[in-house]
Amino acid sequence: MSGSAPGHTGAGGRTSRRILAAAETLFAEHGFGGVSMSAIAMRAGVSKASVFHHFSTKNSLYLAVLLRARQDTAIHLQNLESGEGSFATRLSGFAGNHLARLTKHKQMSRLILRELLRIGPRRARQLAEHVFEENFRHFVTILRSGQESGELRADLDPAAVATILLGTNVFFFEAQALLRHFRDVSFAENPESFTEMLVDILLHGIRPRLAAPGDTAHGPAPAGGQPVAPARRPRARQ
Amino acid sequence: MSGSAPGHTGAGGRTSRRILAAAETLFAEHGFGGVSMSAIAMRAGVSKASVFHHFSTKNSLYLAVLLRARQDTAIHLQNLESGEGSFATRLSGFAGNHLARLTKHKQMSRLILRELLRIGPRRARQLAEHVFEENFRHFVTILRSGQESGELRADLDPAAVATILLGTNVFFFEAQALLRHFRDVSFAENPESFTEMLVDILLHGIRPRLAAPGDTAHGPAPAGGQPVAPARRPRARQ
DNA sequence: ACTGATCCTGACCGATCGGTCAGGATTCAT
DNA sequence: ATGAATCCTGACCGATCGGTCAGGATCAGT
Repeated sequence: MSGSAPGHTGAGGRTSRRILAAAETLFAEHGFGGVSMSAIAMRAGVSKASVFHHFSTKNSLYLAVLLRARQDTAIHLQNLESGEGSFATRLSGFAGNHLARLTKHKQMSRLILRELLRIGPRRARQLAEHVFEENFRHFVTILRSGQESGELRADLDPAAVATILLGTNVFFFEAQALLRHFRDVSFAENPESFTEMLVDILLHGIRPRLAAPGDTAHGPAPAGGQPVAPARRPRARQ
Repeated sequence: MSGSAPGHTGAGGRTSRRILAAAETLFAEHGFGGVSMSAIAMRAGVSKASVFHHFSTKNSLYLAVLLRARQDTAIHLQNLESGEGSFATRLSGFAGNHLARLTKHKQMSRLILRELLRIGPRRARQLAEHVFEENFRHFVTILRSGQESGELRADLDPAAVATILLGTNVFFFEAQALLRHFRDVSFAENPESFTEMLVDILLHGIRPRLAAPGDTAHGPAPAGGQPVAPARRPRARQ
């Protein structure tokens, strides 16, 4: 073995981590039932017995992987809360960041989405309280303060706004492979442009804009899509 | 056996259907790898060999279940396209209907969401083209015609609007078990109220409304200031 | 009554599953 | 050097996996 490792505990921790990494990849790819302990051992480059030495059962290994995922769910909320720029700019930054993190840690994202389909009501509570609620509440709190400062409509349920933004991102992530094949979709390969459109729609709605309210938030969507003639004056409904 | 069945082919078709139903339930619940052919046979009330008589391999059974799901993905787009009422009303009806169908056929929904996490790029194309694209394109077409008639902003990518609406619904469906436990969320048990908020936000955006748009687009514009209290509206059926 | 086709079953197959076990290395503390 | 503890392995276990097979029913056509 290489001499730099301090001792057996160090090497062991490394092995343990390799097993976790292998398990994370495989579980995310094929699901709990679709992965064998032998396959995990092989991918980690150790014997199957060694896997059982570190994790007594398959389920405990799965839980350990999920637990590790939990440490990585911190969302970058600081910039949204106290960053520079207009609220629209910050919201756009946050949404883009969230989507980027989903795709960057796609294994973990897939794993958690899989878990959502697997769990009954019991585990849902754990997942909700121990993993997601803190960030979700923080996000909602920020939105609520945005309402108090007049940057957001006050008659909205901020939790609904949060659900729409996060949910749209999650769906974009999990359905990206489909969206790629829809001829109408030009943004499948371009998460940033999708984020722009999402925030634009969230901010302004989809109804025809009336007079220009002197909005300087951001320019029109630059990339990809079919440039449609700007809505000069909405024609009277026929 | 009951005497009403005409013959063996009839009984066979019935057996085949029972196997498919059992497989659909189990696949949706535990995923492809988490279900054994024995378990499917047991739930269908037949022998394992009988299952293999009707479906030569486990994978072909899985495909048959997915294929059956495809027949049920028809979304009620007629009312959105040619129904009565304002565009806002029709859009709200469509969104609510879509979400209701997701939860009504929750096994199928879960199955397809699971498949989204399982497939590589090859099958994604099949799924996209053979299952979803038709409805998606139709929806986009309707939105586009809404743009031409001035009911929708013309500077938007209608596919993005569709993705946001459908994606938010899908996310609400798959994360409902989590949302139930978020203290900020009051709409987890109430899809209709969530749909209302979603359409409201989609239509008007989340920015503070400017005064008196003089807009005739939709009816339920409350006079004067908005009620600050979120949600809790009496459910509005279409 | 006979044939051919389909439906369905219990028994069975090799492979793989999750998990165990005894024991060889390696390392730390003494 | 030696004992204790941990790391890791090949060999192995019973159970279950996906899938096969020969054959008993049941039916339609003749």
